[in-house]
Amino acid sequence: MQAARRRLEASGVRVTPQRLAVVEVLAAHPDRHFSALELYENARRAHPDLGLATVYRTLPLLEQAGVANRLNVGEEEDRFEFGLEKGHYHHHLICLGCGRIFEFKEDLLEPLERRIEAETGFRVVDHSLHFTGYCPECRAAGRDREDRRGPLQEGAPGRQEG
Amino acid sequence: MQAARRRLEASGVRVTPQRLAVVEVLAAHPDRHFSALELYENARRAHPDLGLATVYRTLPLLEQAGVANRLNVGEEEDRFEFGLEKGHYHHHLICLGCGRIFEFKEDLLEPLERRIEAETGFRVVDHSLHFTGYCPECRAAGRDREDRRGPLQEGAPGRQEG
DNA sequence: TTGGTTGCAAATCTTTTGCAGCTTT
DNA sequence: AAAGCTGCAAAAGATTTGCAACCAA
Repeated sequence: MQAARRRLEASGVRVTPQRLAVVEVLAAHPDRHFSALELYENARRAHPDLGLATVYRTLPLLEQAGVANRLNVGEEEDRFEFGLEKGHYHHHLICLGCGRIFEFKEDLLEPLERRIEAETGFRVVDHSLHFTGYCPECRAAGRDREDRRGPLQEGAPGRQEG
Repeated sequence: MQAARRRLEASGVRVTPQRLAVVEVLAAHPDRHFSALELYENARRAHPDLGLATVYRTLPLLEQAGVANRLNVGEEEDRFEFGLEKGHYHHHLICLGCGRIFEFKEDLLEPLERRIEAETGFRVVDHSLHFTGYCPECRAAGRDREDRRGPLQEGAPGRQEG
């Protein structure tokens, strides 16, 4: 998609085929949440000699440019999603049964942020919110027997990766 | 404090001096947020031959028992705080200037959780919310010049420790 | 007793960095 | 041409695991 290139150019960072390949993967799946490794594997299809280190060096740039969002969902590795334009906020629902990440559109934290600023003097720049629990499928499969957080299930269905 | 021992016993996990040492550190500073390493270093004062691996093996137990809360505040390592009784929720404010973590008492996420359950069928077990920004001190020191997330300041004042 | 625990060292895993050569502007 | 990028391999940092000895219930 040209959208990816335009987005990159608009962000001001230097456009290279490697960066473009990464952004194209993100842009092609705006609903998915990739680990750096997954991004590397997918981008490699368009640019076979891409290096993993380059992906790691690219991600903070994309993040700062608002082209990608970094998610800290409690797993060991960070995940990344395509950064939609400001205002299209959503929260993440992380399934403890299958590891998949779902989205819930809505952002009602603005009022809370303002209260925090007023009451504490802390200037809020950003926030991170996610919910853990069990998705409908895992509930149906009875995978929500034992509660409390813990390691994700063994045979989890690929975690997003199709 | 005997409180730590009672708390451990009540949780059902086997009580060992190592675990007790860790819980005592947590209980002695309910307002602090320790990394596993900091916990290890502090607990070592009461139990000098404690091993770091033991701390890492103990933390998930305490977490499951509700004796400790694991925090994922965007840093590379997880942090832990003493787990107060249910209902005493608070959110975390992470300063991008000095790395310190502040708390903000309040939990108005219950209604949102219920809405999510009703609208998506996802069963919410827990949530994680934190805000990033600049604390009053860092604002006063002009450390909130450049925005956007990025690595924490070089000479950050010890991050809680001290 | 006896299964759960522990310390140590080695192993994993994710992310970062040094460096020499290559590319975008 | 100059500054910024890239790939590779090595390094780093956090967390986990194998194992034989040890200890709480």
